[in-house]
Amino acid sequence: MEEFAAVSGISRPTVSKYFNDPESVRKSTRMRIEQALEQHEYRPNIYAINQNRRLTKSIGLVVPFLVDPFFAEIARNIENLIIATGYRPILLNSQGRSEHEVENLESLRSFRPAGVLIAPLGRESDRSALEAFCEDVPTVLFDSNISNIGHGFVGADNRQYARDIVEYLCRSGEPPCFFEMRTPANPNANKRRQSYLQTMEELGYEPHVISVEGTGWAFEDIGYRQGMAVIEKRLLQTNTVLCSNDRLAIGFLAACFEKGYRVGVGPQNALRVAGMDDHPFARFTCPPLTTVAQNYAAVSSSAVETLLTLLSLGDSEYPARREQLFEGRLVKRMSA
Amino acid sequence: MEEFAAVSGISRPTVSKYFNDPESVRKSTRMRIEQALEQHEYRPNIYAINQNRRLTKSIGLVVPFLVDPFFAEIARNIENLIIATGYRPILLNSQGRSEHEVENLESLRSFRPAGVLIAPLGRESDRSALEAFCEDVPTVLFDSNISNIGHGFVGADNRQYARDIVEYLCRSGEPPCFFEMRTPANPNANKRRQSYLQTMEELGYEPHVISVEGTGWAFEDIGYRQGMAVIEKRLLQTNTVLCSNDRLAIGFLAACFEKGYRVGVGPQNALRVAGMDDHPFARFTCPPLTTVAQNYAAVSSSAVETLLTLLSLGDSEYPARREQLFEGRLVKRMSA
DNA sequence: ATTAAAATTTTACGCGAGTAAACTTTTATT
DNA sequence: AATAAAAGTTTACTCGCGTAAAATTTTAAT
Repeated sequence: MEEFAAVSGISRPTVSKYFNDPESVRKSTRMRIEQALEQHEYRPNIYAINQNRRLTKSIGLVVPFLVDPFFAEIARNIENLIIATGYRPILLNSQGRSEHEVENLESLRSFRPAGVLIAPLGRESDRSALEAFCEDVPTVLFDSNISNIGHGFVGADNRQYARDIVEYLCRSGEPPCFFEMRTPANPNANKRRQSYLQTMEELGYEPHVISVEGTGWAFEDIGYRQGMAVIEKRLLQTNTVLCSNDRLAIGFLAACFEKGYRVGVGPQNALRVAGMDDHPFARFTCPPLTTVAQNYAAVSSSAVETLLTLLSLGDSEYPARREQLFEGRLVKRMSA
Repeated sequence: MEEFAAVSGISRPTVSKYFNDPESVRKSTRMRIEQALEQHEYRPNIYAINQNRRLTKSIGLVVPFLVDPFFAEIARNIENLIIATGYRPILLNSQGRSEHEVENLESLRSFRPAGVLIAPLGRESDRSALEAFCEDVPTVLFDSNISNIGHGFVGADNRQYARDIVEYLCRSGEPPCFFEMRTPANPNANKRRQSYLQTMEELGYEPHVISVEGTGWAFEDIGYRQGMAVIEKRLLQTNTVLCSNDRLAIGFLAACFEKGYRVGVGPQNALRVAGMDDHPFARFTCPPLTTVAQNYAAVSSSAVETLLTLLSLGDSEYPARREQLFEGRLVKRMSA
């Protein structure tokens, strides 16, 4: 930087100021610097930069399971938003394991990011580790809420999701059973079940929840295996199944196919199957999956905005923890 | 570190040595340091560390499209291997766009990683940018080969992939048409087509390649839309379709379903459809997709090992660029 | 043209480690 | 026990930049 400052004819501290915020220097000097920049392609050393900055110009982004295209897609959205605001995203994948999640937080600690966006594993998260982290680093949770952890939460309005699709299924055919994992990794599943139960009651139908065994994040496999069992044991009380999420539904559809149950609306079909989330592949299942679409864009931008607001404030003036829930949109396809 | 060295009763340079390689200090001092570590939870500042190291203890990992679970899965494998070797992975997603790929390389430059593993976009990659980068940083390519770029390549033996599945399809039913994108993003597709043509010829069948329009990385969508068109125009010369990859096949299956074509083996079905890669979701399509399984583990570990070998050598003693191709395994499922 | 405000330059120090060199202590070898 | 080799300690310098303070110059306002 010393040498570069010399050739550009500007003092080093001013050049340093320029790289922190090009708008903070006079236009004439800015142009001189940028002119010199074209010829000498100097770039500040990020390690030296961050050594002296309390908080770096980077934002951590932790997702629980990147092989799930749902999270890959939301991570992609958030990454782009972070870049657009001039920060650098640090993407970390917890791979469905609590140890990895904790390691990721430890790793982020040493990166000293300005803030962090995290979609926690949920039930399997190490609550105390998360809590301790959030006290040190401005953190916004998304997708999966953990009560009173972090400085805010942005996610899906699961009650509305389940209500809307249950109402749709009921008025267009037989009322749905609810197919879910008994011990879901993700708290969204519980809210969805509760909302299913409540909506069924309000509509005057008897609810039937089918809670199947299975742990981990291989939801399709669980949906498939347990779907096979459910069909063999004839546990379905009606011809309509609402799966707790699209990935379970994808597995369930595979089980239906193997068992020779035709899925779809209309008298020629044996079953109707629906999911929730509008997984990127839900359009391409056979039949295409009826579901409730997450508002990816709204969740992503709201999470980023919430964090940026925090960053613009001092630690002392943080607002109260707010939970922002976004409604989903019913997407009628051929499966139900 | 000064303070921590004081409380542990060891000199700072020795503590520094310990953090660079715990095995490099005597066992007795190592234990004293680790004992002190438990009480004071000191951790070296990574920015200060990397400021003075020519190459950092991190490895860049660039993938072209993380929303594709195939890449997410291989990235997961590689990340774990990198961590196991004591390096820190820096995961970057090119999101199917050349600009992002170049930005990722620029970003990696400032991180000064010890080495980089990259699956390039392929045809859309900025060849000169990649080439320049590989001259500065030890880089191993995987999945998608670009001739003479990087210090090595690890990927699929596409000729064997196509040969094996074409032979299988031919001996178990009608010879396959080949369904592909006309301008595939990825060079693997070309090799697969060539191998299809050659194998068909060797077996004495007339090849039929159906090259459809479509750019970008939304392969399922292209497979679906163009599959619809292909069916409508009755372009299929036989009842068997080999798709250039599983994601195209997933879209094609959706088109078949919508058009009422039953897919699978046996006389009750109208079409057989197969893919290549063994995409994580290929098991759960309806019907489950017959395909050639990538050897994820072999590709991942071989890529990492190749890079680590480079890192253990000086720049002057780099071996000649080697291309390692791994065979795929034919996976017979119900679709063909 | 004065004057105040804003921007820039000079100077200097600090961040938290890596690392080299010379010296001292501990360990292993004979 | 003598000796060499290995490990550890002291000391001191370096990396590349952030940043504070005081002095100076430029710009804007009156």
